[in-house]
Amino acid sequence: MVEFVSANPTGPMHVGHGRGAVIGDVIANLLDWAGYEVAREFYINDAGGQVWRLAHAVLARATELKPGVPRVALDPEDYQGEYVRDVAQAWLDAGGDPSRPFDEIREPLRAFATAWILQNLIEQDLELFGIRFDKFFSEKTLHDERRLEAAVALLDEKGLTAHEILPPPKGMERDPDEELVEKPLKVVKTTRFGDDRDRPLYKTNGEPTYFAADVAYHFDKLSRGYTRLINVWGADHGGYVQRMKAVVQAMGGELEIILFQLVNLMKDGQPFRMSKRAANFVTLRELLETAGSDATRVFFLLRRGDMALDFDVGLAQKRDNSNPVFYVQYGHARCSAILRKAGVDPRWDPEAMQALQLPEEIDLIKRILALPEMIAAAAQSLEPHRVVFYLQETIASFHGYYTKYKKTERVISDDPRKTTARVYLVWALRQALANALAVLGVSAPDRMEAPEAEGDEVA
RNA sequence: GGGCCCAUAGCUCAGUUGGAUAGAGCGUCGGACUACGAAUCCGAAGGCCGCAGGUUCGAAUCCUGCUGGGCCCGCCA
Repeated sequence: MVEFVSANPTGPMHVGHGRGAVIGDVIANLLDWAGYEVAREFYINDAGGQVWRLAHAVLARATELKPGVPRVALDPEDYQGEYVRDVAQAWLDAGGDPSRPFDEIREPLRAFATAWILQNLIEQDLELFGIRFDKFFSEKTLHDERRLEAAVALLDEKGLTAHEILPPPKGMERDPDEELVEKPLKVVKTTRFGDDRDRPLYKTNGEPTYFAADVAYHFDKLSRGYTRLINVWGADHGGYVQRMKAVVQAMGGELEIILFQLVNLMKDGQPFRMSKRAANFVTLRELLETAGSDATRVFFLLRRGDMALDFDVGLAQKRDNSNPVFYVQYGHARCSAILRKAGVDPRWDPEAMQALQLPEEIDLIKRILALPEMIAAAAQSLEPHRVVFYLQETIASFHGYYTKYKKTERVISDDPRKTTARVYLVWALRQALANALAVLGVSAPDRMEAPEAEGDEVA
């Protein structure tokens, strides 16, 4: 099972989520093509303090929108984004009553707000990206069904829990105002599996930690029979890798975690700051609407996942050949054009294939035949970027072949034997390109739009 | 202070169980369409593969140290 994105249902997705979405989706595709049965899952963090902040923000905005009700002030800690007004309006339209005290309505408000955001922001963006999940898994159901306790009980049985006074973090500058509570906490002994400290399952106030919910979630994954767990996380969660792997191992499973470095959004050479709480950030949707799904997908896979990515918004919006996706798609369209021109069905003729003797033809055949190997290797190493590089190299090879022989050894010629063989070669190549593009979730057009007229460019 | 990731051409990056002369794109310069799509192609220039050691017949690749950059280091979620 591949778990990815898992964006909080408290706001729109940003560009970093987009990278995780593409990496996760393509990893799942790769495993699928490599013969695995693969499930995609999205974990919804719909429990905890943040969703109350969201609910409160929605109420505050609702009192602004509806005249005649006492105003509820927006806390500085509340979500400040403009989208909260949309949620508030939708809540009012659905009959929400902002004159009631927050404590009475916060639970239905929370439920409404997270569901609305999930449906109208997150799922719509995923739709634009062409990503479908097999399951959206709600953290709240874990709490409601007391699954945390069940998971903790399992760890108890295995003797992997204890009550400990945790040492303060080493080397960090402590806030002098903060009082250190030295009280024993129930922990899971992740140190036995290579973590550098044991991790608390419950807070001093008795509530379970976020980590405890994650333990329960992964226990649930294992209980459902998944044998190979893969999580795709942003590098900012790097500190959680050890403990999560440790606890999954403790429960008898195995977890692989793919970390991808964060995306620096750039525009006109200036860094764009992304913050979910602040009102000013660039959403994934804006990016998808300007650059399109195909280009955005390829852009995210143009670098290895563990390299930080500078995403130049201006460049991504350009619809010319500086965008690699056009190069790749053009190659596919060119193959299609040749096959159209040939006007015959590609035919496998072992004898005629002997006519393919040019070194470039042998090279192309090798590349086509290498596709399953490449996919297997990319799936094995969980490195989706390899597919992009395969495509670029393969198409470059074809363009070179095409241009070199366009005056001497054309695909379509008077020689029926060579023509049969070469038409088949082009057909097979196009199929290979289409397959690789399908793995990336990128379209393989048979025609490209005509080039735009020159001269109306703004400098 | 500690952990993870990164450092390869002017710029952005590939190079994956260690293998021959380290590759591509962009950019620069110079070329190629009377015929299958020139959104393409060909050529040139451009490298102490961050630094210093080590392992090896052989290192961009593995080990150690150093330098520089990114992310992280709460009983938050």
